[in-house]
Amino acid sequence: MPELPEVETVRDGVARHVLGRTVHDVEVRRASAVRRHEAGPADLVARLRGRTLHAAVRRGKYLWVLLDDDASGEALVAHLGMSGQLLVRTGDDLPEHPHLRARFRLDGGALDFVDQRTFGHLGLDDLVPTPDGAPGGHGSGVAAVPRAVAHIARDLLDPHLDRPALVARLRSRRTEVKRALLDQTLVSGIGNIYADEALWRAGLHGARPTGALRPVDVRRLLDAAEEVMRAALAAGGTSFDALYVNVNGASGYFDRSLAVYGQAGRPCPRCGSTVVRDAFMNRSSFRCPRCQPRPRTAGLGRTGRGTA
DNA sequence: CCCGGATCCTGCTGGC
DNA sequence: TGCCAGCAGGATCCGG
Repeated sequence: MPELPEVETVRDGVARHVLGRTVHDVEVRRASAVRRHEAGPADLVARLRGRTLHAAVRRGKYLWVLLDDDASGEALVAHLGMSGQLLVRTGDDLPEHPHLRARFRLDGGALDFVDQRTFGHLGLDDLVPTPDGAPGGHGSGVAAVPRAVAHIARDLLDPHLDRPALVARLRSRRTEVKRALLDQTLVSGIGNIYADEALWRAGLHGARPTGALRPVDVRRLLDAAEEVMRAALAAGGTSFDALYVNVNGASGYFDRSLAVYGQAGRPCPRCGSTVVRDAFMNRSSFRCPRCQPRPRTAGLGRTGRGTA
């Protein structure tokens, strides 16, 4: 469940603890952890040896480390999937996490990629210029992104995000609004948890058709998503100090401050109605039935779907 | 091109 | 007590 706030916490930790250090060796413990690196694990290891970790950058849920200097043109890309973690290890006798997938040996320690459910991955990728000439993500001034990230849209915390264009693009979709929020090629960084929280804050049902939303609704929704992610970042941003990112990437915010996600049967913090769970895309959606009423299905032919 | 559903993976939980 | 179905869910792939 690492979404934007959790990945940003990891990026910040990487930036503060391992930048400037040199990769002496790489141990790939599970080849599938580097499946996105097409030339294979051995190639990744060979090309990373001796490189210096130069900058930590994030866009949406993607994280990458620029190598050597801005001109090297390559980056180590990481996606944490559902359960990925990056753990900073110090010393000679390093602990072995049971789900250790790859270990980057640095001077005086290591950076460990740990991932229980194996949806995360690592790769070494070349950089391609950003179409708008703006920095590729948070943490670097380089106007480029790894090739594997080129199709990922800017996120709501990115100062170079074109919000009016996003509002128009979202409204031009012919889908349900929660689906649109989760589409990383439209706006990145939002996952199932913060999508539900943003929809609750905006008072919108996730099955509302995007094309029928007013611009003011979309702006309110995007503001809500930004606010909830900023709040989560502020609440969870300290965990890396212990050289350990929370289990499953969840921030402290996950436990304490969610209004509806995972709260089925509990009262809505706004109106006291009982939060309900709906099936959605083989997973779950949580909402307040009063603050987020199901859209009417009659009328314009676009229907909300799901359970009653 | 756009949309939506299936699929990948592992470990935990709950029902019988 | 043990087993197994169901669930968690990112991104991607494929069919329509």
